[in-house]
Amino acid sequence: MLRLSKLTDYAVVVLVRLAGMEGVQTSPGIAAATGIPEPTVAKVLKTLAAGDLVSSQRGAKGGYRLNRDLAAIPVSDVIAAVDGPIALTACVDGSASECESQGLCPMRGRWDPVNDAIQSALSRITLADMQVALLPAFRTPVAQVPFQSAAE
Amino acid sequence: MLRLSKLTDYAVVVLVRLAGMEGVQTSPGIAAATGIPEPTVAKVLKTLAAGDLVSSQRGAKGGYRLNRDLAAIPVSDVIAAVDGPIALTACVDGSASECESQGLCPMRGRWDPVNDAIQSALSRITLADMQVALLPAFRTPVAQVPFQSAAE
DNA sequence: GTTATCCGGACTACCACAGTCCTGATTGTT
DNA sequence: AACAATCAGGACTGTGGTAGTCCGGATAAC
Ligand code: FES
Ligand code: FES
Repeated sequence: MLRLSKLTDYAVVVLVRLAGMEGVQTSPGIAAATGIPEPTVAKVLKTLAAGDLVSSQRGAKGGYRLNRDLAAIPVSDVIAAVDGPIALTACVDGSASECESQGLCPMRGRWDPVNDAIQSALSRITLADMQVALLPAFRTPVAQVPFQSAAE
Repeated sequence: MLRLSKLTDYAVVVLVRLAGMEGVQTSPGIAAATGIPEPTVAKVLKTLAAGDLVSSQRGAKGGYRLNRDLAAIPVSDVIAAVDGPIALTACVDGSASECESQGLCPMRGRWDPVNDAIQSALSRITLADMQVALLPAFRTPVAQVPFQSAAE
């Protein structure tokens, strides 16, 4: 189904939310703002921090802060940070010891151009593009700052 | 990891093999030629037949035959036939009832352009492109293999 | 010192995928 | 007519990754 993980979806939500504020933001705060459960938000943030997409400030008054502008974060970076490197098949480049019959398999490295095409397409779309996609024409501030009171 | 299923990989192998012969080919024959286990090959063939990529001839002397030329089969068609429609997230278009909080989620339909970009990139690459990638002039798989771990 | 927050991992439940197999239906061969 | 070969369509199970939660420890402000 060529599906990416929900964590990546959450990551985009969190990053966009993170970009909307100036100072650092805490995990519970983002969780409350986005409606995503707090533990999951914390997990996503930690993953993003490991991927150098966000910076963390420990201790009281701590939180997370966006490292780069949304326009400088392609979707491929988020996917790579959360889901790992983009590898359509087991035999693209990194993991070459997956196929049982490598010597006779006619697919050796065949998917590389396909994989690269996807990577290229994903690199061209930044989070800023996804952000503006949700603002139709009128500025509906409610749309970008939703509250999750109905979430149950 | 944005990985597609191994069945899709097998499907490409099978389709390329199917294009190399003139008449119909049986499941065991393709299995023997490709090294893929027979039951798996049969499953892939049945899936491809359901997707109208191959035609089947039942009974003795039966087998499978390619419907369209390799150049007319984009990779996206194979993926769609085997793995189902390309849907990066649960909320692209077809399945709109996946998100628990659709009304407040700021990602509603956000992935659509990303999904479309991938679909477009995949539509531009045909099986013929992947085929020529592996046949330089002769079948010398060792030439383009940097290092073979020879795990098997 | 206390409190709030992040860090790093372990842990479990679940679901899609991978692979196999079985019972019919169809068709050519003997 | 009987037989053999092949596809059709499903059911079935094991495995692996994902989703989500949780805990003890480190860090820094108050
Ligand atoms: S599928 Fe990767 S080498 Fe065969
Ligand atoms: S993630 Fe799909 S609508 Fe929220």
